[in-house]
Amino acid sequence: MREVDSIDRHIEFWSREVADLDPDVEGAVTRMQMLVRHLAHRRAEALASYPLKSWEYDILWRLRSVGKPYRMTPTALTAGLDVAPATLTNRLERLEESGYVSRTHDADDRRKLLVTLTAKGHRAWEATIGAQADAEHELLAPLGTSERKQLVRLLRKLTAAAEAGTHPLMLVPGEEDLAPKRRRS
Amino acid sequence: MREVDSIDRHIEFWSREVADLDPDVEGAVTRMQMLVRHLAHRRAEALASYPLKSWEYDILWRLRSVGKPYRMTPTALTAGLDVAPATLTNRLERLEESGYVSRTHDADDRRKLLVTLTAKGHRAWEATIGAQADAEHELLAPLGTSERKQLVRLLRKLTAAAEAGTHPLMLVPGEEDLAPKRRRS
DNA sequence: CCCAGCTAGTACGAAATCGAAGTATTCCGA
DNA sequence: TCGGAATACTTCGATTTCGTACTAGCTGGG
Repeated sequence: MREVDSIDRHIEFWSREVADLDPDVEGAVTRMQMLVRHLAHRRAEALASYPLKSWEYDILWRLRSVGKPYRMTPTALTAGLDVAPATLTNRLERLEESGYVSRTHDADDRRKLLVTLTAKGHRAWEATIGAQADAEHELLAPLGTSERKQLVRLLRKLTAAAEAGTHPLMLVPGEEDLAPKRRRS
Repeated sequence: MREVDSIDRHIEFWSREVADLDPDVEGAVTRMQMLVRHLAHRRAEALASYPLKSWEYDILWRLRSVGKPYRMTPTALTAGLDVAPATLTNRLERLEESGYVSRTHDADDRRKLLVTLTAKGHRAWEATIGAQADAEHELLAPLGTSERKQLVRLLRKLTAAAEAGTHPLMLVPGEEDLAPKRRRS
């Protein structure tokens, strides 16, 4: 009496269409994609009540997540954002006009720009974080504590392997510029 | 002697920044996001060897995945694509110019358009599917058979719950227009 | 039968994004 | 120390995407 979702139904149909399909691989990958997309939609809905657009939240969050003094270079920001450098210039311009961030030149290396979260930017982010966290918790709600740990254990195996060959999947404060000279994906 | 990835390191830092953080929820959600993003990059790299852009592959795949006669309406295509209707019109226009799809009006309901995969479109898709599948398998490679089944089981609990309240996360042939009248997210 | 109210897709102008070239600054090997 | 290569970001023009208004076609109550 196993529960069945739309991905099961899709795979059942799809496995008759193509020969060499691994239902477990397809099932895991597709579900992760759908869950991430679903979460993105929920987070966007939650953000609609606030004056922050989704891309604004993303940038503010990254600045917040590196800890005091909430400051990063545009290049570091671009890494996790999947946008062209020119796009980021444009977005930072608008964020500065809105008063959420300030931009100053790095005294040590004047090519660099330092994007800093302002008090207003901090407040704006803080106001939305609750709703964002709720969406994440709601997604994980069906699993009990031990199941969540089990899921994390399995996912960690995948992320550890994925970042073994390349740069880390996530930027961690204190590791900003330790990255080996490697082609960006 | 547990393995540690960049997400662990991020969460360790982050949990000192904000008080009410659930490491398991954050760990699961973040890893899924990173894995999906990583896979998207790999698939894009794989596609670079072919004449198909990523968005072209997506549309062709959807047409292929509904089975014969590989035909859908633009509205059905939009559902899984997260793009504005106007964008799809533009993309289908270009796909038709490239000869990958054809557009005809539905005889039963002349408002509707029927987008059909051409033989050329079929071949183009077929040529790339192998590389795409490889990327998925590579992502799941670290897990053994029983672990994969375990992962699928856990993820299914999440997807089943996520789509319980709303429309299915995935479109399955034969369920195209059974959707209840519900606000699109 | 008929027209108000849907639904499906398109046209159009505005805005965001991108790739590529450009500018300023730093690095590094001879 | 000097100059070419590398780095960091911006500018610019072209492309893509989007929101909104629009047209065409269907549908159901009176």
